[in-house]
Amino acid sequence: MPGTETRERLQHAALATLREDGIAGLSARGVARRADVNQALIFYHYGSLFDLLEQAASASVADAVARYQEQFEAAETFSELLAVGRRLHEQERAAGNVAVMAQLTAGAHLDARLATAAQRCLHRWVETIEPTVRRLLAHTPLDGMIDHRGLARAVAAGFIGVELFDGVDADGAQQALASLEQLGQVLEAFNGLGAVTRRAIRAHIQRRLTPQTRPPRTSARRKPSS
Amino acid sequence: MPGTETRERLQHAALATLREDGIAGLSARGVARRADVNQALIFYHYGSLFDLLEQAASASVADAVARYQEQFEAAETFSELLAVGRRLHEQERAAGNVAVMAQLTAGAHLDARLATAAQRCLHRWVETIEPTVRRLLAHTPLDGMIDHRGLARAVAAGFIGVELFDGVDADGAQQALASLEQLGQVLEAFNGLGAVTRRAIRAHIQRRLTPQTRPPRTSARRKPSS
DNA sequence: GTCTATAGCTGGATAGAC
DNA sequence: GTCTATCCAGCTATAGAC
Repeated sequence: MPGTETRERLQHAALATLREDGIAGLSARGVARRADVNQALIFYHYGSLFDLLEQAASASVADAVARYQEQFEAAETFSELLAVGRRLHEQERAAGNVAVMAQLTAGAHLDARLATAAQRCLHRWVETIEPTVRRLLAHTPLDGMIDHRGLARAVAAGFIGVELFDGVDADGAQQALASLEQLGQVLEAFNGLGAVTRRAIRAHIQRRLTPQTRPPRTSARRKPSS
Repeated sequence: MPGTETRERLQHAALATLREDGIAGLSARGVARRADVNQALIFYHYGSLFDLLEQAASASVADAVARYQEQFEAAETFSELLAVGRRLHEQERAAGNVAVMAQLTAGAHLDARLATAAQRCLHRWVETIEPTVRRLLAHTPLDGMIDHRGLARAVAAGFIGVELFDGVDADGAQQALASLEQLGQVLEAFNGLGAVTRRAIRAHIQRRLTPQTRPPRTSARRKPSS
């Protein structure tokens, strides 16, 4: 199938540009130059720059998620989850997928296609993380007290935040990850407590937890496509 | 002092544009139109669009931090810190300061001035949060086990991540915050345990904590100003 | 599928009148 | 300090030859 290599080059270059220059530095000419491909081919193959980006991001996140799925599933403790997170943060920074997602979310305000691309990426990560978080919580005295769906989203949001933080203050980001790792080890340590102590803690916590009632959220704000 | 109102209008419009259209949708013409000010005045008063943005962001974050300082200092538990965080997230979303910071960090890859602006904003937030986190940790069995400086940065990164997440999936962001609140209540609950139990837990955790040794981080990557 | 060429536009930034 | 007018670089997108 001819043209496949061109498409691959373009997708690769689009993500690389997004990564290095950010959404604000993205342009069809720049991407084409980087891919060493004629600029008009972006529009021939994808129709528009943002459509190229959307497809590139989808393919890339699918790939990354597939590579990490196994590691997430293998995580048995919060420390291990955070270790996977750290590996993800450090290795995928080279591939740059988290940065891509961060830039997509940042650009989501501008264009509906970017918004859907960002949404798809986020959702893929969340649904990868979610079963792991649920499983880990189940092994913990916290089981049933913390909404695993929310926590999975918090973890994903955390990855994005740390990624952007890292772009601005790499040492600070490392400190942040290190402290989370400490926190994870603490949570993990509870699993080593005796059954009696655990039950006591559980009962105590449950007595103090106030029920969660949250007002519904008005969402919906987005501009039409350009 | 004449020209002051023009500057204020421009700063306000610059942040509003950043918030609503993102860094990728920012332009001098757009900002000027929004401020109802002649476009050339941006360059007369600030030299460049990014310089305007830098000053606007600095002024704005200083203002926001000042308003929240008190609430952070008043927080006595992790639940309260998270409640402050939620207020911050929801109220400052109206003012839009977190979004501004997120967009600045996203644009930091492109221009050195944006990078320093983002850095300054982040640093202001971190140094506001840090004493609170330290104080809260001190009231907890976790005292001394978790690096408060890292945790403060993790919290700041979390705010940014949730903000971006919110722009893409508002309900998911709410779930994330809710689960963190649950987690905070759990941590808080430990403070209600008897002194003996707490000491036992502390000893147990400390026995299981592995010492933190982290490889140094190679940072440094940034493009020169345009 | 790939190329050149170019239309048509928007952007940052400046010169110079007031 | 503020305005108009303008230069020119860079952009998306298309038309049409190969």
